[in-house]
Amino acid sequence: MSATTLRELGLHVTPQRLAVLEAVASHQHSTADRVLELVRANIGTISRQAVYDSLSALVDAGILRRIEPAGSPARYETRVGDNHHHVVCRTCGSLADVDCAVGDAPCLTAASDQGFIIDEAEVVYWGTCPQCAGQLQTTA
Amino acid sequence: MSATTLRELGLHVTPQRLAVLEAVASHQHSTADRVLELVRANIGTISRQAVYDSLSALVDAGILRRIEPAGSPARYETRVGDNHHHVVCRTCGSLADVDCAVGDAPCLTAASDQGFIIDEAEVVYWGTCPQCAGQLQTTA
DNA sequence: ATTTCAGACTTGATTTAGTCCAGATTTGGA
DNA sequence: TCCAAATCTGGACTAAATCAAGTCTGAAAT
Repeated sequence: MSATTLRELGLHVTPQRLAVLEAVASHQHSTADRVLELVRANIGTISRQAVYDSLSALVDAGILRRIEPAGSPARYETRVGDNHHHVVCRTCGSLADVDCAVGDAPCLTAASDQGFIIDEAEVVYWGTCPQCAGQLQTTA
Repeated sequence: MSATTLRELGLHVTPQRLAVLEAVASHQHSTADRVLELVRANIGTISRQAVYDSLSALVDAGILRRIEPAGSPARYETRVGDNHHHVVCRTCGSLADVDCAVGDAPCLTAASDQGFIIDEAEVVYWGTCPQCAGQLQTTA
């Protein structure tokens, strides 16, 4: 499936790209560095540059989504096209998916858009993950 | 007002901090680098580190808000406590304020919160600013 | 007015995340 | 098969921010 998908999008099919795709698919929300590790563990060798190039190509092609929460390096995920959002733990930085609260286009219409033509509304929820919340209680 | 505010919050009142505060107040959405320039133009000399220190102290004290849109260095603004959001232009990176679409707490309740304790919902609208939209039309 | 010291500031090195570059290699379609 | 375009490699480089160690200063207490 993956190889075919790449070819249909006019992208050359390379072992590196397939491995990058595989790494993100099996480890959602990975950073570029994590993908580098995963791919090396998988196919033995790949350059950092190739990882960045592959990730950008796949993001541009719409196969991957790049998310960049404040205070964290960019992360990548395969779930695209469904406009879901994310929760970030303030304590440990962990990240989880969250479905849209209101139908499938929450808050997409701003009250006053300042004349901007808006094409996407990105929502990031900030809080504390279950694990960190538990630890806070026990230490308190 | 500013000096008093700082003192009330238990922060030392220093010329650097006052100048940083002034710079952000008069130039909303500035980056740390821009603040550095502005303050130097104003009081003559300040270290980069002092700018970062002051900005963090003021953010921690709740006087400033830090926003970090993807692909941009951190920006600072004085408008705090009203939970407004931002529009970012994909073309030129310019940033504008946007009031909440739905009352004063849009999308704050996620559909499935994954067990996270959510304390803030941050919304970033992406699109094209009036200027860039105009230029695209003329060039097309 | 002086003393005192935690907090603030300075300089300079370091880290992190990511990009740029130039040359070698590989890919897919004619 | 063959070639131009696309991709990969390794290293140098940049931007943004942080760390470290020493010096200075605001403001509370004498």
